[in-house]
Amino acid sequence: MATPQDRQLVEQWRSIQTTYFRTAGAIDRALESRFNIGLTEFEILDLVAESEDAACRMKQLGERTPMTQSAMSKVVDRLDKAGLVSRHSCEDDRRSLFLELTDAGRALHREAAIEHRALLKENLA
Amino acid sequence: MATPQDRQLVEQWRSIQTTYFRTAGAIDRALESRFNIGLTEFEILDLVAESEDAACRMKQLGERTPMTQSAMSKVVDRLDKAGLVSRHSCEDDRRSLFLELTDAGRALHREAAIEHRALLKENLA
DNA sequence: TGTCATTCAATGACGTGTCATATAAGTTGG
DNA sequence: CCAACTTATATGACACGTCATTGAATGACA
Repeated sequence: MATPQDRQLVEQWRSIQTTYFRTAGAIDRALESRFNIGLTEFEILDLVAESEDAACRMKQLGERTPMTQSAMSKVVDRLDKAGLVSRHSCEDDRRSLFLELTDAGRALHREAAIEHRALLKENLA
Repeated sequence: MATPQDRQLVEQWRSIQTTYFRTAGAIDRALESRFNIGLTEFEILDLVAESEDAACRMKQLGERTPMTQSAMSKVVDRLDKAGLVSRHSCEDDRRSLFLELTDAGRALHREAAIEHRALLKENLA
């Protein structure tokens, strides 16, 4: 039934959950109030900022986050409407989309990343 | 700007996210398909099962999970409607609620816990 | 080339979480 | 004992994520 190993697994799991929710919540609230974007939006910005060179990225980005394809699509839509990224269709495969930070997006990312890293440091100690 | 320490923090964070989503997703799908309850429902069942003695537990349970009070209330509502727990109002403080597993709840929890522990083991290795 | 399958992204219906608030019960100070 | 405050839970509006599906482009191959 409830072996000691089971208990230890459950403890470990709850600890992950706690860390995850505490950290995600803190970052989300901070970004929301200071920059009007949520954590998921920032995470996409961050991925785009990291890969300012590759092409046709929408798909590849999806592979680097636990987000669903559908979730990605909606987040990118919000970022686009907020004027932080722009979508360009790929020359060689017109199904794919190529993402780029706008100047506003780049500026916001620069600021927000500082906050983001600081809160990670504070919460993952 | 992006110090090595920053990068390491971000890596660590993404790793937590990945583990969290992979594990939660696996458990949620399994419980959903085999027992018709989601992960959050199970987690409340699990907490109630653990504390089969204390009184007025709704509040205390809230302190042992990152869930919001409002979320708790709704999850418990679903569990109640599904006939897995029952709510009894407290004699000494009629604002508080006292939760109890029903027989069905206890039986389901017993089965589901096995699945839950197995998936934790598989994912948190 | 014409069909059939596959891949990329977007969308609508839906469930569940959050915030703000409501309701009800308890507490405290005059 | 009554106002004002606090605490425990429930609820409604709303935001966001998921699943299933669609539309469009590509690929594979007879």
